[in-house]
Amino acid sequence: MKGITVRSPARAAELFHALADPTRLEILDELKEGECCVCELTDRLQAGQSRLSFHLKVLKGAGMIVDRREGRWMYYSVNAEALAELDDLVDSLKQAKRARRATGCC
Amino acid sequence: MKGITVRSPARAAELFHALADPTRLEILDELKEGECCVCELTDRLQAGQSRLSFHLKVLKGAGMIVDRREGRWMYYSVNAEALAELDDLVDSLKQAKRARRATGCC
DNA sequence: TTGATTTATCAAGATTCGTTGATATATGTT
DNA sequence: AACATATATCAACGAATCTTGATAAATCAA
Repeated sequence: MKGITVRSPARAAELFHALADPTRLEILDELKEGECCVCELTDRLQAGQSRLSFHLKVLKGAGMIVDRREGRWMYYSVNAEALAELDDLVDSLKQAKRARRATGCC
Repeated sequence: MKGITVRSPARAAELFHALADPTRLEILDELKEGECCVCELTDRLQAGQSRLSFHLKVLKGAGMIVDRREGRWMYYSVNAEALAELDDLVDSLKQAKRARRATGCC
């Protein structure tokens, strides 16, 4: 039974990178309460519009969120699949340790 | 019952940032098998010594790993507390959504 | 069509990040 | 002491990131 391994460090890094910014975490914190448009986020997070747009693009690029247009509004929401992926990733890091070979290193 | 919130986006970002690099994920993948010294990592990851040192410092700075000196070797290992913290963080992102107010946005 | 609104994109600049090679520090060996 | 080994730190550089303000694109209203 081989240990779980981070399948693709590059993909994992992309996902974690999307989470590695305070503004983006605040966005996700809002979105987890439900779908939300940009103008609403602008209000709640006190952030400039182009700044939000930039971070939303990063989150979307990593697959953390999805969007939907309705008239002139764009609604963003958390992508449940990405959350599952994240879970797997963290699980793979928590993998129970097995004993190392007895001999010391080098 | 209020929703769980990412307590400190700055701290969360620091933790996720530590994970947002392929080299660092590979290091963690090795360390989760047990304590390991730098020279061993150098071999296994085919990475230059100063490069590894840099990434180990980032991981340690974020509290993801701990170190222990033994003679001239430094042994690194995963910090279980950080893994728990990570778990909480991901849980807070997965928080069940509650209904948004009925009215559309803006 | 003209004008307003919402969001995305772009350009510029400041900051942070990651890599490399050289050097410093600590420890152990002879 | 002199030397070897393991690791950390530093300086320099290019690359990536984030912010801001300006402009473009899309949609809707009059």
